[in-house]
Amino acid sequence: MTTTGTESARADGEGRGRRRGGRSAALPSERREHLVRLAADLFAEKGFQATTVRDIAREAGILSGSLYHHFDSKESIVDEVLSGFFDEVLAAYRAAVDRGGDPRETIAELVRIAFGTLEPHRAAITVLQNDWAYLKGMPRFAYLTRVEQDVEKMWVDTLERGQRSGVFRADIDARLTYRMIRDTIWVAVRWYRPGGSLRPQALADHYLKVMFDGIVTHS
Amino acid sequence: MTTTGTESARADGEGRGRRRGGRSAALPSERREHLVRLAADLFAEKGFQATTVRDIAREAGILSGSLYHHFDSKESIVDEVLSGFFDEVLAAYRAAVDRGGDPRETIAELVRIAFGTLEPHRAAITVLQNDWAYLKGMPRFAYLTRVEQDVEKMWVDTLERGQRSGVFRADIDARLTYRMIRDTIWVAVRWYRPGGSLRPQALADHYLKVMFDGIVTHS
Amino acid sequence: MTTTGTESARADGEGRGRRRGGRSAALPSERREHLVRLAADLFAEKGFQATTVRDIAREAGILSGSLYHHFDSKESIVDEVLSGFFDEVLAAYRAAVDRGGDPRETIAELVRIAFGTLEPHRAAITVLQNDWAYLKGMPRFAYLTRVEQDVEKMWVDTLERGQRSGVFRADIDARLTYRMIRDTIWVAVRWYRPGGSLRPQALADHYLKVMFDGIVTHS
Amino acid sequence: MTTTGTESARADGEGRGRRRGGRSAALPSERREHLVRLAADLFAEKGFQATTVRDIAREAGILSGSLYHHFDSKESIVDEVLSGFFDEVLAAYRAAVDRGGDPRETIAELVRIAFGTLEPHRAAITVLQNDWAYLKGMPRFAYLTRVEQDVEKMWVDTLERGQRSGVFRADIDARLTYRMIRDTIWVAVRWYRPGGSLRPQALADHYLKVMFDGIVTHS
DNA sequence: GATGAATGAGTCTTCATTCAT
DNA sequence: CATGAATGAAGACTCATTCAT
Repeated sequence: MTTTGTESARADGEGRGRRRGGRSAALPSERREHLVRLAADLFAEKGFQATTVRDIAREAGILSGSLYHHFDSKESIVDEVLSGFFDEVLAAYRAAVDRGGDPRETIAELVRIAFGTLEPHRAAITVLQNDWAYLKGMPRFAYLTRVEQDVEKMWVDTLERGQRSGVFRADIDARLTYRMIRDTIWVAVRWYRPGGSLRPQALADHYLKVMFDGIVTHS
Repeated sequence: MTTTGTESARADGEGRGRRRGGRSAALPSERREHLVRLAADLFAEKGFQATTVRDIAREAGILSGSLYHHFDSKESIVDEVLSGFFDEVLAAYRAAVDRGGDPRETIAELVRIAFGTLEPHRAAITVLQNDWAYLKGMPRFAYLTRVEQDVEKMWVDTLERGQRSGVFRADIDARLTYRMIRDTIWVAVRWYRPGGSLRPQALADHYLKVMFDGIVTHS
Repeated sequence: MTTTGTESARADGEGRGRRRGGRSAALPSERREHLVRLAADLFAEKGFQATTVRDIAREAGILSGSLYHHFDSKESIVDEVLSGFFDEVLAAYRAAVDRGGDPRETIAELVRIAFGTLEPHRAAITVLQNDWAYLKGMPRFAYLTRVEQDVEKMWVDTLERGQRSGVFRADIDARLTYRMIRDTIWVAVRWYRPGGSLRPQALADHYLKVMFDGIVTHS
Repeated sequence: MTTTGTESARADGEGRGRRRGGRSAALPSERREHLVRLAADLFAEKGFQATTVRDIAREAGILSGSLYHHFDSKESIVDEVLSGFFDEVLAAYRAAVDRGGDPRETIAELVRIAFGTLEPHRAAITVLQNDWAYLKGMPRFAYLTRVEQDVEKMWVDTLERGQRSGVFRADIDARLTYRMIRDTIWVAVRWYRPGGSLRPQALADHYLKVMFDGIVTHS
């Protein structure tokens, strides 16, 4: 269990039990996970709203009504997509930060983690990019905002620690810098093509180089 | 400029249907421009698809059908929003590049122009960020892709010129770097609040500092 | 004045005065007649319902609202088209019948009159053919049914007179025969092209030949 | 037969979307056929355009949206009505013509077939009469024109064969005559009342009498 | 006479969702 | 588990008509 997802807002004490009034099982059967993956790709490709429940069903080779045996709404499908992503990235971030050590190395680690999600969570990140404005307006997805704040805190703390220890310039704004880093990384999902010549870790290295030392030559 | 825009808006000759050069937006009346601005804000706030034609009309204090006296479709409204933005930014970019001079200064200029659009074209940029995936799938908005390529060429050319002249590091990928710069700037629209303490040009300066010299201290 | 048209149902005693509550002038100005002709052609080409008031206005080079200075409704435009046709054809029929004489010659005369309307009243006849079902459902056009009955009576009377006098076969049904003749003539409007090689009177002659003597050779 | 029909109905795979031969109507279920019949009657009575999708649904006792479970558009409903008619009449015509034999008898057969459709395909013929102008303007119904030409060829060929063999007068125009016959028969749908005293075959006999031998008495 | 802006009722269509079988 | 039929609310758009200027 993690701190994200719909269930985190309720204390149902049931572990991996049933959500939303005992309707749709959260138990990840293989079938279910497969459907979530299909849906995620469609959401990423066409946007959440533009993807119909029929699109998803067709992709799965069933009728739209049958989807409701697995999920109780279209929303609960994205929810599963997004919380899956957040569960993983949050855990990895937390581990990196908790390891402590050189702030420069911690930031590098966070950057690598972020770039590392580009491939396995491509769809989730894309949805987050494109449908954020729409989703954040729904009570169900209020947790997105909460998670975002937690993440921001981790980065900003590390950056400021680096500034205090003199490894990062003091004349930059930590929060501003974090936002730029975050955006730059995840927005890459828009043009990054998995399986292309550019591996995420090569991207990370390129980015770290630029971020740490700038694009200007230093004699 | 009008290198952007699309083919059809108000196909019938009723009302203000004449188009400049037969290409892009119709003759702008004050009323029309006002409506475009209202719509742009709604599109930015809720997304293009989630914004109904009734939302726009309600905001304008008229009935939804009445909107069709001014525009022939919801699409043609976004079109006007987007091409207005592109016309302006393209012209500014072109002027900066044509002025020639030191690549570092040209890039700085481009960055300042980009940040400078954040305030007046906040809505257009937001729409572009959030609804890009949806819009680019429509034939009408094929020009978006074309314009994007033109812009990319201007930046990449300038960056490479700087690399050849030794002012920029040779070990970075110009296209990759451009994309990161572009995304970083425009994605800022997501958290940038006009009228806040951070003026766009302060942002630009901050960003230039980081981009040129990195976040690491250099003795 | 005739027995057709909207005014025939009211006794306004005003001659060519104003119809429908004194709104729209029935006075045929040249402009007005021109507009009616434009509208008639559009109605014929696309059907009454499919022709919008904007189509008509555009054809006339004005805006749709401006049409309402000439007519008080779209219906009143078709009304003018149709009653113009009926006024003329009814008068001609009546004259032919009143002339009396050989029933065979009278029928031939009626046939020629009918074919003769094909060119000048092409549009009206087309509308009648295509939109009859729709128009007859409207109280305003109840007179269409009345006129049809008057016409039928004239033909049937003449045919029966011919049967009694032995010039027409007694073993055919007069009403049935009339309907076939009528339909055959007016439905020709669907393929008859004015200005083509087939003049209406040649058509009439062809038809009379077939109708009187059949298509089978008689030794 | 299925030489008629069009391309798309129920593009999505949901529900009964498979089409016979990939061309024309979708798999007919009883429900579907019932709905088509209801719609056909309404189209005939009020015209295609004047019949709303709600009219059809109300007649079927469902909501208008539910119709889209069976058909993908209002157009595809008429399409089914019309191609059902054409499939049948074309096949019957073809069989009669292929049987060869005396041209006079073949023509008589064609006439009887045509009159025979009056009762079972009353609605389709009415729609064809009234909405032809509107429908032929739509790409989807281009096949109507093609079928019409095929039919014309069959009749004209037979008539000309009869002229060459001396059974039909040489001084009539075969195409013109065909058109008159066709129109006369099908336009009868306008006044023919099924279940009335006049059976279609009695009509056919009456018509054959007139057509073959004319209405004039021959000593 | 004409314009331009607006109305308001209505059109076809879409879609998430439900539920009996 | 899945189907097939249906719901119901909403969406974009159309169009005859009105009216102040």
